[in-house]
Amino acid sequence: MITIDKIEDLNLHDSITCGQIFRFSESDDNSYTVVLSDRVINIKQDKNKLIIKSNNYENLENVIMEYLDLKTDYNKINKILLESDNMLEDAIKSSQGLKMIRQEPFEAVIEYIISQNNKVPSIRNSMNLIAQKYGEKVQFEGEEYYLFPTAEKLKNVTIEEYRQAKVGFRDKYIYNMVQAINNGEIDLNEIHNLETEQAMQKLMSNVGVGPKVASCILLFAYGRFDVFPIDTWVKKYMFDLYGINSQKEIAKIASEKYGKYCGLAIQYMYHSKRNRA
DNA sequence: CTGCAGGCCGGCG
DNA sequence: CGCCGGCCTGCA
Repeated sequence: MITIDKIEDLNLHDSITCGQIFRFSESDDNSYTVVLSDRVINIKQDKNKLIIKSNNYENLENVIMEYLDLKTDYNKINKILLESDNMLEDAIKSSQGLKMIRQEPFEAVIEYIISQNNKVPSIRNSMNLIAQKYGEKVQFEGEEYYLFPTAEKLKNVTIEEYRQAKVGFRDKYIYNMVQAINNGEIDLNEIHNLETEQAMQKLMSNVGVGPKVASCILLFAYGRFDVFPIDTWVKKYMFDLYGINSQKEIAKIASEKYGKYCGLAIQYMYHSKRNRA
């Protein structure tokens, strides 16, 4: 067990459960267990302190700081957002302590491909089926967990086998993406070095990755706060706030008002809308 | 049973 | 180009 002190402005519960990540479990003691790329981690928040257990303590504090994005000054960004649009005040208030969790890129890619025209329980189910079948099994606190497999581990998986993981018509999209990564057409490490627009195009070069999926990947796995994934909830929010509903108008307002932090702005909208709906 | 979900593709006008 | 029907699957 390790602890991290002086945690300011974190709402662990909201950050874990807000809908960004799909594979986590909540325990009776209000702790959360997540599977990161190479380990299982149990996190519990006690006010300004985090209590953390894992099957692998190597560099764990740093892993958590990165994962929960605790090095970023959200209050500073919130102030900037509020100055450019005071209509965001409620959304920001109701999202106090909400962090953008830094997901593992490959897992995020598959996750958001599966998410299209789908429901959260189904997405979670498919992700778990893929992990159980192709991922490494890890024992932690008497339970079994499965790491999400790498693209390398999936290189011989067929379209039909993806279909068995209940991904439906998205089977070929996943297959294509895994092939593209393994043969070097798409390099997920290289995405870090690309401008946002180039990165979008690179991800969208794979069939089955459109603007929504690509921007979710960039926002949630690469911490690009300058992308703006427009989904059902955000549409509702923007309609209620500004009376607009077309994709174009929403994107226009977002980039004008929120600029390089528009991704965080939508996360707040999403969170406030989803919590009240 | 029909409808639809955290989009995207492909075909058509 | 923009529009729109259809899509795996599971659940109301």
